[in-house]
Amino acid sequence: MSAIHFYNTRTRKKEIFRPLKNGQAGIYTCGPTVYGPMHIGNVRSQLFADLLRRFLESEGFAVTHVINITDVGHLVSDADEGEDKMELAAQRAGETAEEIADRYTELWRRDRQAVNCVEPEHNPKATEHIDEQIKLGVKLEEGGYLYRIEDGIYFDIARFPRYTELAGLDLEGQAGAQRIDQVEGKRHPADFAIWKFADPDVRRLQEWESPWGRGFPGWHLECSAMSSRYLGEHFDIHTGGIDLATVHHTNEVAQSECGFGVHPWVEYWLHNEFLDFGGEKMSKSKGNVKTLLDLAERGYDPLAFRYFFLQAHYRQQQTFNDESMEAAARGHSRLVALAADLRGVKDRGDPDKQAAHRTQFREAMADDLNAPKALAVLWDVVRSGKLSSADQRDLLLEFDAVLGLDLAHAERAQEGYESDPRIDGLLKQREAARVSRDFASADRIRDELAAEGVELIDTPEGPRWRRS
RNA sequence: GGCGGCGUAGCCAAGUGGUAAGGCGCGGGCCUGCAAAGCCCUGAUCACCGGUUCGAAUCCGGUCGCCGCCUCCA
Repeated sequence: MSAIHFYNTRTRKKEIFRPLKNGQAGIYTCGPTVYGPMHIGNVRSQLFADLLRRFLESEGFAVTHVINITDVGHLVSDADEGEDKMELAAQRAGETAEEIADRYTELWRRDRQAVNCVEPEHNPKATEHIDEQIKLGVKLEEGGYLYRIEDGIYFDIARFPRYTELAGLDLEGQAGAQRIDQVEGKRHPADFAIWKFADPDVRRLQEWESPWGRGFPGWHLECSAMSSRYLGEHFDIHTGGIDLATVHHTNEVAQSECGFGVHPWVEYWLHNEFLDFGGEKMSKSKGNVKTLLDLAERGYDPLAFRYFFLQAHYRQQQTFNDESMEAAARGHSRLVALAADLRGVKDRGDPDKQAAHRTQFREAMADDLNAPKALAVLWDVVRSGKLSSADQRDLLLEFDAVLGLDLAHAERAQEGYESDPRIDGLLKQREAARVSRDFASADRIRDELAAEGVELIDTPEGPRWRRS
């Protein structure tokens, strides 16, 4: 059995996973900023983190998974200025920031449940950990890493030579970028806020007292503060979207390694790639933001999106379009139908006959979570002519504990479960016509039902129907 | 300007030195009165050019095309 390998952004290599504590794994995942519904790109990040935790659990690890809820502090635009997303959403809706946060936190939870994500052990909110954030800020100040300017307290990246390590940054080269609106007084463009002072002229909903004055925490601080609270100041795995590596995670590393005095702060950094919408960037202004709700309105089961996710490796950009989603949905529903049939099998399986497939699946997942390969193993099993139904069922359920398609509860699409006196009556008429070989009448009834969206399926047990 | 990724059959997508997994679609077959569903069968030499090698989709160089990040962002 080969070792588990993960691609580590920090070292840019696939590395053997060695936990800090035997048999345990601590994972921190950058969660949502709860000022709006999450789109399917966000869902991909959640699915990736969930796949990771499920796999580690299947390997016998006791997993502690922390996903934060950012309910304060992110700005709408510009380097360090602009309006706060939470504040803006609150203003628009005529609600408090807290009401907005609660609503979208709840929505986020429901979306995660819809795609069958395992509940994280901890789901801390930034606003409930202000003290921890201030405490880390104080440590950094004592270490001489901070400086004060007019609008806040900033981290001085010159004090942290390893600043560029995680993302392999070239700060000199980046200077060529057309950056906008530098905050007055910052020593380096990449210096970032630890604490921002409240503007006496602007009424904010979210402000707290601190040793530096009234204000609110910088937007990277919470992840360092909350991860240390629940996972310790040195932990195994940190996940997030690839876009977070350059700024957010780089800054997390800086403040954490300086504040906690550790290196590396996080052993393994795992980042998922983006969904590719074929050049059409998903943005609210273009009105093409896609959510699970949008997919549901088009008739797609949220779990079909999970199946879609599993079809590509997490570190590859994955093309999302009508065709690829439809293909995934079809594959998914066939798999569900097969699983539903296998669920009824009562025989016992033979572990010896399952072993080879089990190994293939496990090896695929151990190689940096190669879900598409693992999924292919699942299809091989399920369409194998050599395995007994009992063995297929055992393997299917075992694999699904990692893949998370909830196949243990698979049911055939409603067929035959619906009853409607009128439709059932028509079905009987059609059967009578068929028996008397009056196919013209039989087909007419079928066509009429099809016209109102009722699909007939003739089975050995008689005709069934479902709404399509 | 800097950093990173990608280009594999109609579509999605594994594979990173020894002659190409899987899913969807198309086509064919079985089943069916016909159909649907289901089942079976079926397709590519890997953007292009050059090089390294006994051997490359896989390594190196170049060209073209696409995407992401560098500013909140999955």
